[in-house]
Amino acid sequence: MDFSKQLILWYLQNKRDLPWRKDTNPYQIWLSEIILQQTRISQGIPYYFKFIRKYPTIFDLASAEEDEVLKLWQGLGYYSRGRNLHHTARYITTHFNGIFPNDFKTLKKLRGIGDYTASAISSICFNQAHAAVDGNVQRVLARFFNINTPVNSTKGIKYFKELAQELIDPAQPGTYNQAVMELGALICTPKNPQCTVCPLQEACKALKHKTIEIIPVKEKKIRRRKRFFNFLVFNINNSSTLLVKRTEKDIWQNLFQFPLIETKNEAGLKDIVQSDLLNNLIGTNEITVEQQNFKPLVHKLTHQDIQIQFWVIKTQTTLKNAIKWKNVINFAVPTPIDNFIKSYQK
DNA sequence: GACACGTGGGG
DNA sequence: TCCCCAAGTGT
Repeated sequence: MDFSKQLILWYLQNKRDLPWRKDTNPYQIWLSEIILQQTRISQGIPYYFKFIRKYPTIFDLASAEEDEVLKLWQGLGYYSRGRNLHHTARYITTHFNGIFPNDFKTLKKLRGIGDYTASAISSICFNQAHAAVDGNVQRVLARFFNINTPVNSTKGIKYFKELAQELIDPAQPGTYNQAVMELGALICTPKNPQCTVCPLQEACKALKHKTIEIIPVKEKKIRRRKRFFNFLVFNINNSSTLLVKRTEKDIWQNLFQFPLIETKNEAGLKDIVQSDLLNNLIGTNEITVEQQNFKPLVHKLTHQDIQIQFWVIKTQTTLKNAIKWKNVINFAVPTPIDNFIKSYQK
């Protein structure tokens, strides 16, 4: 029996009962695929339910404001996914009458839909034979054929795509794609793969050559830069505060935060009190500034190490654009800000 | 084409 | 603790 037949047989008996596997409605498949990009299923599932509940159709999503969509996306990370999801919902609504395009090429042109997602949607929803190649697929194929080409190199990406495309079962491409990914997620895992129960164990070359531990090969490691964020948490008459939107092309784009002073090194009270930002906001009015957390909070991102300091500014002054504390929960904020808000007692 | 973009869980 | 990584995409 060949690779895809064996795999599909195993898949049909072992697949998980996931919420987006109930039918092949392209809206729901699309939503699940976007949510699952670089994201664990357990982390994505609650968001999938939240979105389906609030936006049952693509029209509901298209009608929403971006701020509202980002609020629902809050905590999931990679926020461009949320922005692109919303953008594409509007695009499909206005250009295609809300009907999802059913071919790979058109799908791939949509914002937030790359080669993988276009393949996944076109195969699962429209039965087109496009191999969906994600990290799971690369790992399964690299091991099964014992290939040491780095999976994240240009050469590797091209190679594994072609290989997967050769192996696809054109009669059931969607099932095939999900079968490879499911095997990668449940059996052929990055660490401690369950080779003894793998349906492909007899023909697996990495198992035979004892290279399971070193394949797949990945090249280059990322380096983290350090940043220092000082958030000015205004507490105005114990009832209001200030939030501003992050509009620049940077992390957390279009999310809200407390007014920020970014410094080259760890800041002290003097740096804050003498800052232009604070003085422009507060003028000559009376304030008290308190350092909220004694030790900077370290928030680790993939490429950044952010040391965060919250400075509480108490004042009686009425500030422009102040927001009632009880309304703060309506704004999409980065996770460290959300954590602060939840723990902060006025 | 290399790099940036989040968060949380596991070893 | 720290590093890896998880259904990738955009620039």
